[in-house]
Amino acid sequence: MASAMPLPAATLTITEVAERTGLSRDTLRYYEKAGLIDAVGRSASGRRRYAAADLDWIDFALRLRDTGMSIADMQRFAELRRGGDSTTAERLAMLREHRAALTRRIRDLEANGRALDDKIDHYEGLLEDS
Amino acid sequence: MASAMPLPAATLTITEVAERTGLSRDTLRYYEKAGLIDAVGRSASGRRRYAAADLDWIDFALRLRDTGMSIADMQRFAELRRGGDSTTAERLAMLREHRAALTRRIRDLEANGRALDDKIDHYEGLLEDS
DNA sequence: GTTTGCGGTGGAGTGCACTCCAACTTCTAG
DNA sequence: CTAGAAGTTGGAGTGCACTCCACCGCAAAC
Repeated sequence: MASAMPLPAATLTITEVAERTGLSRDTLRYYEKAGLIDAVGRSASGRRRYAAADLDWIDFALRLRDTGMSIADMQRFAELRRGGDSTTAERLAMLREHRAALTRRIRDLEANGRALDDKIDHYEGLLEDS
Repeated sequence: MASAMPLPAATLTITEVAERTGLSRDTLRYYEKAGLIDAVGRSASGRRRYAAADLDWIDFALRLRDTGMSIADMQRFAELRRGGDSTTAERLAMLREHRAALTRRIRDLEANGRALDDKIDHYEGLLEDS
């Protein structure tokens, strides 16, 4: 059955991608419209057909999002990606900066976690005395 | 000059609290209006006078906020506080749950951080070969 | 072939957490 | 006493990241 087709056999519909990523179909379309996901391949009738490369990029973009990168910055990164090899250094710089911010964020969260633990200890003490 | 005044000597104006906490004056008023900060003492002419206890609570509320607690949940916690000792167990339960969520969040961020590191390594490899 | 339903588009609407504004009062410095 | 800075309130406006809607075309199942 394998033959020379325009699309590389295994592509997913928007609903399948939504299920795999946890994003809604609307959000997938919104991301694409925003230039955050490169234009996805279409079937003859104009329906989105997500390829493996699309899924890899979406997964990575979600890591950026989940670590607090704004849509605007993700757009910037996606734009650099479309710019090809000449933008590698700039993309690396963005990632390094984002990584550093993430490290600081984790450190702050851990400090706040310790303060929370103290407060929890305090409340536990109150309950024992009652 | 020390005398028997209704307010315990050392109180701060809204601008001073804004400077100390990094919140804007508008945000401090918004939090109070939302019931997130208990009604703050007022001067004879109706101006807010923040006492030490107010500052302590604001500091703690900011830790809740910075660790991702919603305004709605912070309102709930503040309401329990106003409910007095009988709400201690419920407040403790909220804090424990929030702490558990924070632990999960930190774990996820660390995993994403490792993925970011891998991506950064990849980009560094690309740059060396050029 | 028609019903059911998935997918497309453009654009409007939502929820959250602020942020700004207008109109007014009060405090402080000169 | 007066100018200007700082404070008050209620309510409107903002930015972000979605989320929903109406209406249309195409597809798949019966």
